[in-house]
Amino acid sequence: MISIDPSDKAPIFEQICKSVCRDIAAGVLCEGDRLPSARELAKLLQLNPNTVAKAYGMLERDGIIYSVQGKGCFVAKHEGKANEKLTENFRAAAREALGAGVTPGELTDIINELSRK
Amino acid sequence: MISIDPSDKAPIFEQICKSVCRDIAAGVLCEGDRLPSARELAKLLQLNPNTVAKAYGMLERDGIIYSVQGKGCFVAKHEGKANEKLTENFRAAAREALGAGVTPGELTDIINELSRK
Amino acid sequence: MISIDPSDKAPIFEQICKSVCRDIAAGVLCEGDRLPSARELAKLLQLNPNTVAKAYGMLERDGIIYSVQGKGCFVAKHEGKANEKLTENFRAAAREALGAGVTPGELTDIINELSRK
Amino acid sequence: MISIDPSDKAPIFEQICKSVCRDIAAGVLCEGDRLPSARELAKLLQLNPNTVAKAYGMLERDGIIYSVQGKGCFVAKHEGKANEKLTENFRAAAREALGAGVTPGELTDIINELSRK
DNA sequence: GTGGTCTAGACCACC
DNA sequence: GTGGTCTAGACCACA
Repeated sequence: MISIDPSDKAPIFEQICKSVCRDIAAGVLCEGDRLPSARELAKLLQLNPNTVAKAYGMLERDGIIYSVQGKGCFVAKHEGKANEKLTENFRAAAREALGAGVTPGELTDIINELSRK
Repeated sequence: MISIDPSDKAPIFEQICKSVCRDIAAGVLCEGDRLPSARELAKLLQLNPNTVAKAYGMLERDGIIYSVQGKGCFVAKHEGKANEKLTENFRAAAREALGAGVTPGELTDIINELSRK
Repeated sequence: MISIDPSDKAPIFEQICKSVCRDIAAGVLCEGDRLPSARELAKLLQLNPNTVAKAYGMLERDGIIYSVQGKGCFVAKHEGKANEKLTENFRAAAREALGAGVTPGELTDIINELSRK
Repeated sequence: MISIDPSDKAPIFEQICKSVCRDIAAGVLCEGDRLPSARELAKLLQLNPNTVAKAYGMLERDGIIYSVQGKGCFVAKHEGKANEKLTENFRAAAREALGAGVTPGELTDIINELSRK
């Protein structure tokens, strides 16, 4: 399920994080499910294991997954954390725009415009 | 008017661009107003002149300011370009969130929540 | 009585040791009591028998239990050894904190704060 | 000021974190002070730059330092975060021991005993 | 020059 | 087999 777009300029480890969060938010991954091992996923996506490990490490620090030595990584109780992480950048950008004097109406207009396409 | 936050992860040249755009959108800077020279601003903000020059270059490329050899930089007719630049990051973040499966409704909720504070 | 938390970063064999020591210190297990066999416990806790065997081995090495060929493992005369093992990590952490320049007073403050909760 | 003990079995990146925190808590490093660059420190301590970068990354995530692209890493407003990080392991160990039924009195006895040496 | 990211490949403890 | 740590060396954007 996890996929990467090499042409995307976002860091790969972040793409992995987002991808996992998306699957959790969509119900594809549920509490207790085991993620592919770092090595496995790395081979699958043609990446270096360290890159995957970094992504898994961030997800663990955010309490979205937990790792068990010698067994693998598992999705934790979510409590909306995954969804929150998906909108993290958006929140920051919205806050910035509002702080710069853009009105909430203008922002919702942009959302409507984008979602219509 | 132009200010910089060194602990902000955004590149400094971008912070300068945003700062100028904010002033134009807010009416603090009007068509024809002269900006501080790159060297002046650099000394004022304790920056490398190259950084300021890069910011001014981008603003000129975007048609937000224009430079006159030996005289300085001046704000151009705006036609909303400044405002557009301010929402640039927001557009990208919104597009990303929508692409990740977040619904437009959730995004407008976040905006309402943030603008209420 | 013995229980394991898979999301705990401590090695599972150590969790088993601690769990047994806790029961001994609390009086739930007394001198001469028979522990579940390694195979039994492994099936009960969904663990690899080797992991349980490793834990029992350490407990025996520390003189907290003793094994009788073909009969099983039994808790030994304790003499405070179990209690000592429970505070093993604490001693190390305290030593480390003191070595880092934290004052004994600060540490006792933390203990009081934690025990009040 | 920052030093490493290769014979210590704690991860090197953690030793670096602790070392920096110690210096901040002791007032050797103050808000706004620049840390040695990752490459510089790595060469000094005979380490790989990545190891230092990992340590700096953790300190930044914990809000103890902040990094600026192209300039370096600087100590942030501390507000006791550094001290808190120094006692992090101790808190966890104390909580664990208390949870295992050890009395607060026994723990303070251990501290007194250790600090007397 | 700096930090941020990535790859390649190694060792370890744990299961 | 797994994750956690470390080394070596590369590329990039930024200042």
